[in-house]
Amino acid sequence: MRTFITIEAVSGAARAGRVTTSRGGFDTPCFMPVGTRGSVRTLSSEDLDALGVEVALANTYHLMLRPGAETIAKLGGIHRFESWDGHLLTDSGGFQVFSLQPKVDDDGVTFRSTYDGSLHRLTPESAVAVQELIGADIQMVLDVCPPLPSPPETVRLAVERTAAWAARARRTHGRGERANDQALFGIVQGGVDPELRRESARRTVEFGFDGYGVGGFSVGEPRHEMLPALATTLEELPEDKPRYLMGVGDPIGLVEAIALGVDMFDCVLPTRLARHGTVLTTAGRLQLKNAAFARDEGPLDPMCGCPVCNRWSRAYLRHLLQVGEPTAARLLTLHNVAWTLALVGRARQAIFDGALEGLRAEVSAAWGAGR
RNA sequence: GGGUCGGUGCCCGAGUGGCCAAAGGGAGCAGACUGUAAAUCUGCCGGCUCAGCCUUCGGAGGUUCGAAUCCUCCCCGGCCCA
Repeated sequence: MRTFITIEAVSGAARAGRVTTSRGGFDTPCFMPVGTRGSVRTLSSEDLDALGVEVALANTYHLMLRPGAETIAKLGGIHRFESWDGHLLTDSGGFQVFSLQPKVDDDGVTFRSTYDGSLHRLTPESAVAVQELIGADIQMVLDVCPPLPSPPETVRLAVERTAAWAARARRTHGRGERANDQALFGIVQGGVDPELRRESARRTVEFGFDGYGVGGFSVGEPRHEMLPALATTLEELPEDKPRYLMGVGDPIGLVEAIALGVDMFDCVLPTRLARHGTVLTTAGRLQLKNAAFARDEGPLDPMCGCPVCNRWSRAYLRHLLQVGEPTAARLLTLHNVAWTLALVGRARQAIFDGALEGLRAEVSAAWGAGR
Protein backbone atom coordinates (compact mmCIF):
# COMPACT_ATOMS: atom_id res chain seq x y z
CA MET A 1 0.00 0.00 0.00
CA ARG A 2 2.77 2.38 0.93
CA THR A 3 1.18 5.47 -0.49
CA PHE A 4 1.07 8.91 0.97
CA ILE A 5 -1.46 11.42 -0.15
CA THR A 6 -2.13 14.83 1.20
CA ILE A 7 -5.66 15.85 0.41
CA GLU A 8 -6.05 19.45 -0.55
CA ALA A 9 -4.23 22.68 -0.16
CA VAL A 10 -6.07 25.10 2.02
CA SER A 11 -5.29 28.72 2.65
CA GLY A 12 -2.27 29.34 0.50
CA ALA A 13 0.95 27.75 1.59
CA ALA A 14 -0.53 26.19 4.69
CA ARG A 15 -2.26 22.88 4.17
CA ALA A 16 -4.28 20.51 6.23
CA GLY A 17 -5.10 17.09 4.96
CA ARG A 18 -4.86 13.44 5.66
CA VAL A 19 -1.87 11.24 5.08
CA THR A 20 -2.55 7.62 4.27
CA THR A 21 -0.26 4.76 5.09
CA SER A 22 -0.68 1.03 5.30
CA ARG A 23 -1.94 1.54 8.84
CA GLY A 24 -4.61 4.02 7.84
CA GLY A 25 -4.65 7.78 7.85
CA PHE A 26 -3.57 10.56 10.10
CA ASP A 27 -4.25 14.25 10.09
CA THR A 28 -1.76 16.88 9.17
CA PRO A 29 -0.35 18.98 10.65
CA CYS A 30 0.52 16.56 13.41
CA PHE A 31 2.94 16.52 16.27
CA MET A 32 4.93 13.51 17.43
CA PRO A 33 6.08 13.52 21.04
CA VAL A 34 9.56 12.03 21.00
CA GLY A 35 10.69 9.11 23.08
CA THR A 36 14.21 7.93 23.54
CA ARG A 37 13.65 4.23 23.77
CA GLY A 38 10.60 3.95 21.64
CA SER A 39 8.12 5.44 24.05
CA VAL A 40 7.71 8.87 25.50
CA ARG A 41 9.62 8.01 28.65
CA THR A 42 7.15 9.01 31.27
CA LEU A 43 4.14 8.09 29.16
CA SER A 44 2.95 4.69 27.98
CA SER A 45 1.34 3.66 24.71
CA GLU A 46 -1.93 3.71 26.58
CA ASP A 47 -1.35 7.34 27.49
CA LEU A 48 -0.58 8.17 23.88
CA ASP A 49 -3.86 6.51 22.85
CA ALA A 50 -5.76 8.54 25.40
CA LEU A 51 -4.09 11.74 24.26
CA GLY A 52 -4.98 11.09 20.65
CA VAL A 53 -1.40 10.91 19.45
CA GLU A 54 -1.51 9.88 15.79
CA VAL A 55 2.13 9.15 15.14
CA ALA A 56 4.75 8.11 17.64
CA LEU A 57 8.46 8.42 17.08
CA ALA A 58 11.07 5.90 18.09
CA ASN A 59 14.81 6.22 17.80
CA THR A 60 16.71 3.71 15.71
CA TYR A 61 19.88 4.52 17.57
CA HIS A 62 18.51 3.24 20.84
CA LEU A 63 16.49 0.35 19.50
CA MET A 64 19.41 -1.08 17.53
CA LEU A 65 21.46 -1.11 20.72
CA ARG A 66 18.74 -2.21 23.10
CA PRO A 67 17.01 -4.53 22.72
CA GLY A 68 18.37 -4.81 19.17
CA ALA A 69 16.51 -4.73 15.88
CA GLU A 70 16.61 -8.52 15.48
CA THR A 71 15.02 -8.99 18.87
CA ILE A 72 12.23 -6.61 18.01
CA ALA A 73 11.70 -8.39 14.72
CA LYS A 74 11.56 -11.74 16.51
CA LEU A 75 8.94 -10.32 18.84
CA GLY A 76 6.74 -9.31 15.97
CA GLY A 77 7.88 -5.78 15.30
CA ILE A 78 7.82 -2.52 17.14
CA HIS A 79 4.04 -2.08 17.17
CA ARG A 80 3.43 -5.36 18.87
CA PHE A 81 6.46 -4.93 21.09
CA GLU A 82 5.20 -1.61 22.40
CA SER A 83 1.52 -2.39 22.07
CA TRP A 84 1.09 0.68 19.92
CA ASP A 85 -1.41 0.51 17.09
CA GLY A 86 -0.84 4.00 15.82
CA HIS A 87 1.62 5.06 13.21
CA LEU A 88 5.22 4.78 14.10
CA LEU A 89 8.12 6.70 12.64
CA THR A 90 11.73 5.83 13.33
CA ASP A 91 14.49 8.36 13.27
CA SER A 92 17.46 6.96 11.39
CA GLY A 93 19.97 7.77 14.05
CA GLY A 94 21.28 10.61 11.95
CA PHE A 95 20.75 13.06 14.74
CA GLN A 96 23.30 11.16 16.79
CA VAL A 97 25.83 12.21 14.17
CA PHE A 98 25.36 15.61 15.64
CA SER A 99 24.64 14.96 19.30
CA LEU A 100 27.11 12.16 20.01
CA GLN A 101 29.94 13.55 17.88
CA PRO A 102 30.87 10.26 16.24
CA LYS A 103 33.22 9.76 13.34
CA VAL A 104 31.64 10.48 9.99
CA ASP A 105 33.09 9.41 6.67
CA ASP A 106 31.74 9.14 3.17
CA ASP A 107 30.41 5.67 3.81
CA GLY A 108 28.65 6.16 7.16
CA VAL A 109 29.04 6.92 10.83
CA THR A 110 30.85 5.19 13.65
CA PHE A 111 29.76 5.93 17.16
CA ARG A 112 30.03 4.63 20.67
CA SER A 113 27.06 3.20 22.49
CA THR A 114 26.03 5.35 25.40
CA TYR A 115 24.95 2.15 27.14
CA ASP A 116 28.27 0.32 27.26
CA GLY A 117 30.75 2.29 25.18
CA SER A 118 30.97 -0.35 22.44
CA LEU A 119 31.63 0.78 18.87
CA HIS A 120 28.85 0.65 16.28
CA ARG A 121 28.56 1.45 12.62
CA LEU A 122 25.62 2.87 10.73
CA THR A 123 25.51 3.28 6.94
CA PRO A 124 22.66 4.45 4.73
CA GLU A 125 22.01 0.82 3.87
CA SER A 126 22.19 -0.58 7.38
CA ALA A 127 20.04 2.25 8.74
CA VAL A 128 17.29 1.26 6.32
CA ALA A 129 17.75 -2.41 7.13
CA VAL A 130 17.51 -1.78 10.85
CA GLN A 131 14.38 0.30 10.49
CA GLU A 132 12.78 -2.34 8.32
CA LEU A 133 13.56 -4.95 10.93
CA ILE A 134 12.07 -2.80 13.63
CA GLY A 135 8.99 -2.47 11.48
CA ALA A 136 8.40 1.27 11.45
CA ASP A 137 5.68 2.65 9.17
CA ILE A 138 7.77 5.65 8.28
CA GLN A 139 11.52 5.45 8.07
CA MET A 140 14.08 8.17 7.69
CA VAL A 141 17.23 8.05 5.61
CA LEU A 142 20.52 8.40 7.42
CA ASP A 143 21.66 12.00 7.09
CA VAL A 144 24.37 14.29 8.34
CA CYS A 145 23.16 16.99 10.70
CA PRO A 146 25.84 19.58 11.49
CA PRO A 147 25.48 21.98 14.39
CA LEU A 148 24.87 25.66 13.71
CA PRO A 149 26.69 27.83 13.26
CA SER A 150 29.10 25.75 11.17
CA PRO A 151 31.56 26.82 8.47
CA PRO A 152 30.00 26.87 4.98
CA GLU A 153 32.16 23.93 3.89
CA THR A 154 30.84 21.84 6.78
CA VAL A 155 27.25 22.52 5.82
CA ARG A 156 28.10 21.89 2.17
CA LEU A 157 29.68 18.55 3.00
CA ALA A 158 26.61 17.61 5.05
CA VAL A 159 24.41 18.35 2.03
CA GLU A 160 26.61 16.30 -0.28
CA ARG A 161 26.83 13.33 2.01
CA THR A 162 23.15 13.44 2.83
CA ALA A 163 22.33 13.43 -0.89
CA ALA A 164 24.70 10.56 -1.61
CA TRP A 165 23.31 8.62 1.32
CA ALA A 166 19.74 9.35 0.19
CA ALA A 167 20.50 7.69 -3.13
CA ARG A 168 21.93 4.66 -1.42
CA ALA A 169 19.06 4.40 1.02
CA ARG A 170 16.55 4.71 -1.79
CA ARG A 171 18.17 1.83 -3.68
CA THR A 172 18.20 -0.35 -0.59
CA HIS A 173 14.69 0.37 0.57
CA GLY A 174 12.04 -2.19 -0.32
CA ARG A 175 14.24 -5.23 -0.32
CA GLY A 176 13.15 -6.37 3.11
CA GLU A 177 10.23 -8.74 3.61
CA ARG A 178 7.80 -6.21 4.96
CA ALA A 179 9.21 -3.21 3.23
CA ASN A 180 6.19 -2.81 1.01
CA ASP A 181 4.21 -1.56 3.97
CA GLN A 182 6.85 0.92 4.91
CA ALA A 183 7.52 4.43 3.70
CA LEU A 184 10.90 6.07 3.42
CA PHE A 185 11.47 9.79 3.84
CA GLY A 186 14.41 11.73 2.50
CA ILE A 187 15.96 14.52 4.52
CA VAL A 188 16.93 18.03 3.45
CA GLN A 189 19.95 19.75 4.94
CA GLY A 190 21.64 23.03 4.13
CA GLY A 191 21.89 25.01 7.35
CA VAL A 192 20.42 28.49 7.28
CA ASP A 193 21.43 29.27 3.70
CA PRO A 194 18.15 29.56 1.77
CA GLU A 195 19.70 28.73 -1.59
CA LEU A 196 21.69 25.78 -0.30
CA ARG A 197 18.47 24.55 1.26
CA ARG A 198 16.74 24.92 -2.07
CA GLU A 199 19.44 22.91 -3.76
CA SER A 200 19.35 20.20 -1.11
CA ALA A 201 15.58 19.99 -1.39
CA ARG A 202 15.66 19.66 -5.17
CA ARG A 203 18.29 16.98 -5.08
CA THR A 204 16.40 15.05 -2.41
CA VAL A 205 13.14 15.23 -4.33
CA GLU A 206 14.81 13.74 -7.38
CA PHE A 207 15.05 10.42 -5.59
CA GLY A 208 11.28 10.29 -5.20
CA PHE A 209 10.71 9.66 -1.52
CA ASP A 210 7.36 9.05 0.17
CA GLY A 211 7.78 12.18 2.23
CA TYR A 212 10.42 14.73 3.11
CA GLY A 213 12.09 15.55 6.36
CA VAL A 214 13.62 18.94 6.89
CA GLY A 215 16.57 18.37 9.16
CA GLY A 216 19.38 20.49 10.46
CA PHE A 217 17.23 23.02 12.27
CA SER A 218 16.76 23.50 16.01
CA VAL A 219 20.46 23.08 16.45
CA GLY A 220 21.19 26.50 17.86
CA GLU A 221 20.17 28.93 15.14
CA PRO A 222 17.82 31.86 15.88
CA ARG A 223 14.33 31.67 14.50
CA HIS A 224 14.79 34.58 12.11
CA GLU A 225 17.52 32.57 10.39
CA MET A 226 15.55 29.35 10.32
CA LEU A 227 12.32 30.57 8.75
CA PRO A 228 13.71 31.94 5.45
CA ALA A 229 15.71 28.76 4.90
CA LEU A 230 12.68 26.68 5.78
CA ALA A 231 10.57 28.69 3.38
CA THR A 232 12.75 28.04 0.33
CA THR A 233 12.96 24.38 1.29
CA LEU A 234 9.20 24.04 1.29
CA GLU A 235 8.95 25.75 -2.08
CA GLU A 236 10.87 22.83 -3.56
CA LEU A 237 9.04 20.00 -1.84
CA PRO A 238 6.01 18.41 -3.56
CA GLU A 239 2.71 19.41 -2.00
CA ASP A 240 1.26 15.93 -2.29
CA LYS A 241 3.87 14.45 0.02
CA PRO A 242 4.19 14.96 3.77
CA ARG A 243 6.68 17.61 4.76
CA TYR A 244 8.20 16.91 8.10
CA LEU A 245 10.13 19.51 10.09
CA MET A 246 12.39 17.57 12.38
CA GLY A 247 13.07 18.68 15.90
CA VAL A 248 10.88 21.75 16.15
CA GLY A 249 8.29 21.88 18.87
CA ASP A 250 8.10 25.29 20.52
CA PRO A 251 4.73 27.03 20.10
CA ILE A 252 5.91 29.82 17.81
CA GLY A 253 8.07 27.48 15.76
CA LEU A 254 5.15 25.12 15.25
CA VAL A 255 2.69 27.75 14.16
CA GLU A 256 5.13 29.60 11.93
CA ALA A 257 6.21 26.38 10.24
CA ILE A 258 2.62 25.28 9.77
CA ALA A 259 1.93 28.61 8.12
CA LEU A 260 4.74 27.81 5.69
CA GLY A 261 3.21 24.43 4.91
CA VAL A 262 4.80 21.89 7.24
CA ASP A 263 2.70 18.79 7.96
CA MET A 264 4.58 16.91 10.64
CA PHE A 265 6.74 17.69 13.62
CA ASP A 266 8.56 15.88 16.35
CA CYS A 267 10.26 17.36 19.35
CA VAL A 268 11.56 16.52 22.79
CA LEU A 269 10.85 19.98 24.09
CA PRO A 270 7.35 19.46 25.54
CA THR A 271 8.36 16.29 27.37
CA ARG A 272 11.72 17.56 28.53
CA LEU A 273 10.31 20.85 29.73
CA ALA A 274 7.64 18.92 31.59
CA ARG A 275 10.18 16.78 33.38
CA HIS A 276 12.05 19.91 34.38
CA GLY A 277 8.98 21.66 35.67
CA THR A 278 8.23 24.08 32.85
CA VAL A 279 4.59 24.06 31.83
CA LEU A 280 3.21 25.10 28.46
CA THR A 281 0.15 27.32 28.78
CA THR A 282 -1.99 29.58 26.65
CA ALA A 283 -0.47 32.51 28.53
CA GLY A 284 3.11 31.38 27.91
CA ARG A 285 5.59 29.29 29.81
CA LEU A 286 5.00 28.71 33.48
CA GLN A 287 7.77 27.73 35.89
CA LEU A 288 5.78 25.52 38.19
CA LYS A 289 8.62 25.30 40.69
CA ASN A 290 8.28 28.97 41.49
CA ALA A 291 7.30 29.59 45.09
CA ALA A 292 4.45 31.73 43.85
CA PHE A 293 2.45 28.62 42.97
CA ALA A 294 2.75 26.91 46.34
CA ARG A 295 -0.82 27.82 47.25
CA ASP A 296 -2.28 28.22 43.79
CA GLU A 297 -5.41 26.12 43.55
CA GLY A 298 -5.96 26.81 39.87
CA PRO A 299 -5.20 24.41 37.01
CA LEU A 300 -1.95 24.57 35.05
CA ASP A 301 -3.77 26.29 32.20
CA PRO A 302 -7.35 27.47 32.67
CA MET A 303 -7.83 27.21 28.91
CA CYS A 304 -6.66 23.59 28.75
CA GLY A 305 -9.04 20.69 28.92
CA CYS A 306 -6.51 17.93 29.48
CA PRO A 307 -7.01 15.29 32.18
CA VAL A 308 -4.36 16.89 34.37
CA CYS A 309 -5.85 20.36 34.21
CA ASN A 310 -9.27 18.91 34.89
CA ARG A 311 -8.20 17.33 38.10
CA TRP A 312 -5.11 18.71 39.84
CA SER A 313 -4.06 22.11 41.09
CA ARG A 314 -0.82 23.94 40.45
CA ALA A 315 -0.16 23.71 44.18
CA TYR A 316 -0.39 19.91 44.19
CA LEU A 317 1.62 19.43 41.02
CA ARG A 318 4.28 21.80 42.31
CA HIS A 319 4.39 19.84 45.51
CA LEU A 320 5.02 16.61 43.61
CA LEU A 321 7.83 18.39 41.80
CA GLN A 322 9.37 19.75 45.01
CA VAL A 323 9.47 16.37 46.72
CA GLY A 324 10.83 14.68 43.63
CA GLU A 325 7.89 12.41 42.90
CA PRO A 326 8.18 10.71 39.48
CA THR A 327 4.46 11.30 39.18
CA ALA A 328 5.16 14.99 38.71
CA ALA A 329 7.14 14.27 35.55
CA ARG A 330 4.39 12.01 34.27
CA LEU A 331 1.53 14.39 34.93
CA LEU A 332 3.32 17.44 33.56
CA THR A 333 4.37 15.48 30.48
CA LEU A 334 0.78 14.46 29.99
CA HIS A 335 -0.25 18.10 30.09
CA ASN A 336 2.54 19.46 27.89
CA VAL A 337 1.94 16.84 25.23
CA ALA A 338 -1.82 17.36 25.38
CA TRP A 339 -1.30 21.10 25.16
CA THR A 340 1.02 20.84 22.16
CA LEU A 341 -1.34 18.43 20.43
CA ALA A 342 -4.20 20.84 21.06
CA LEU A 343 -2.18 23.72 19.61
CA VAL A 344 -1.47 21.79 16.43
CA GLY A 345 -5.12 20.74 16.34
CA ARG A 346 -6.16 24.36 16.56
CA ALA A 347 -3.79 25.20 13.74
CA ARG A 348 -5.35 22.46 11.64
CA GLN A 349 -8.80 23.83 12.27
CA ALA A 350 -7.60 27.37 11.69
CA ILE A 351 -6.34 26.38 8.24
CA PHE A 352 -9.75 25.04 7.34
CA ASP A 353 -11.37 28.16 8.73
CA GLY A 354 -8.91 30.50 7.06
CA ALA A 355 -8.00 31.82 10.51
CA LEU A 356 -4.36 30.89 10.79
CA GLU A 357 -3.24 34.51 10.95
CA GLY A 358 -5.26 35.00 14.10
CA LEU A 359 -3.63 32.00 15.74
CA ARG A 360 -0.18 33.17 14.74
CA ALA A 361 -0.84 36.52 16.35
CA GLU A 362 -2.17 34.91 19.51
CA VAL A 363 0.76 32.54 19.91
CA SER A 364 3.26 35.22 19.07
CA ALA A 365 1.78 37.49 21.73
CA ALA A 366 1.87 34.83 24.43
CA TRP A 367 5.27 33.37 23.57
CA GLY A 368 6.88 36.34 21.86
CA ALA A 369 9.94 37.41 23.77
CA GLY A 370 11.17 34.03 24.94
CA ARG A 371 11.22 30.79 23.03
C1' G B 1 30.39 10.02 89.68
C1' G B 2 34.82 8.76 86.32
C1' G B 3 36.66 8.37 81.33
C1' U B 4 36.18 9.51 76.31
C1' C B 5 34.52 11.57 71.66
C1' G B 6 31.89 15.54 70.07
C1' G B 7 28.92 20.47 69.60
C1' U B 8 30.46 24.46 62.42
C1' G B 9 26.03 28.66 58.41
C1' C B 10 18.30 26.20 57.19
C1' C B 11 20.03 20.60 57.48
C1' C B 12 24.16 17.04 56.88
C1' G B 13 29.24 17.64 56.96
C1' A B 14 34.85 19.30 55.88
C1' G B 15 38.16 22.43 58.29
C1' U B 16 42.23 21.97 63.55
C1' G B 17 46.58 29.33 64.30
C1' G B 18 46.58 33.51 59.16
C1' C B 19 45.23 32.03 52.05
C1' C B 20 37.92 31.11 56.36
C1' A B 21 32.03 34.28 55.67
C1' A B 22 34.40 29.12 56.31
C1' A B 23 35.17 22.79 51.23
C1' G B 24 31.37 19.44 49.68
C1' G B 25 26.34 17.63 49.73
C1' G B 26 21.14 18.51 50.56
C1' A B 27 17.21 21.93 50.99
C1' G B 28 15.59 26.75 49.29
C1' C B 29 15.37 30.59 45.31
C1' A B 30 15.87 31.77 40.10
C1' G B 31 17.03 30.30 35.09
C1' A B 32 18.11 27.11 30.76
C1' C B 33 16.29 23.13 27.81
C1' U B 34 13.84 22.26 20.33
C1' G B 35 14.98 14.76 14.88
C1' U B 36 16.52 12.84 24.08
C1' A B 37 23.55 10.02 26.48
C1' A B 38 19.74 14.81 29.88
C1' A B 39 14.39 12.95 36.54
C1' U B 40 19.89 17.10 33.36
C1' C B 41 22.63 21.62 33.48
C1' U B 42 23.65 26.84 35.21
C1' G B 43 23.48 30.90 38.76
C1' C B 44 22.33 32.71 43.80
C1' C B 45 22.30 31.00 48.63
C1' G B 46 24.84 35.44 56.74
C1' G B 47 23.94 40.98 56.67
C1' C B 48 25.10 45.83 54.81
C1' U B 49 25.47 52.37 52.84
C1' C B 50 28.94 45.85 49.16
C1' A B 51 36.64 46.43 45.36
C1' G B 52 34.98 47.62 51.97
C1' C B 53 32.64 46.78 56.52
C1' C B 54 29.68 44.17 60.21
C1' U B 55 27.88 39.61 62.64
C1' U B 56 28.88 34.13 62.60
C1' C B 57 31.74 28.07 63.85
C1' G B 58 27.65 25.67 71.94
C1' G B 59 28.61 29.88 76.12
C1' A B 60 32.02 33.05 78.91
C1' G B 61 36.86 34.38 79.61
C1' G B 62 42.13 34.00 78.11
C1' U B 63 46.85 33.25 75.00
C1' U B 64 48.37 35.57 70.26
C1' C B 65 50.02 40.75 65.74
C1' G B 66 46.02 37.20 64.33
C1' A B 67 41.61 31.82 66.66
C1' A B 68 36.20 27.92 64.04
C1' U B 69 41.16 26.08 65.04
C1' C B 70 45.41 26.74 71.37
C1' C B 71 44.23 27.24 77.05
C1' U B 72 40.56 27.59 81.34
C1' C B 73 35.79 27.13 83.23
C1' C B 74 30.71 26.31 82.13
C1' C B 75 26.39 24.30 79.26
C1' C B 76 24.60 20.33 76.04
C1' G B 77 24.87 15.43 73.42
C1' G B 78 26.97 10.22 72.15
C1' C B 79 29.65 6.06 73.85
C1' C B 80 32.36 3.29 77.76
C1' C B 81 33.22 2.30 83.02
C1' A B 82 31.03 2.62 87.90
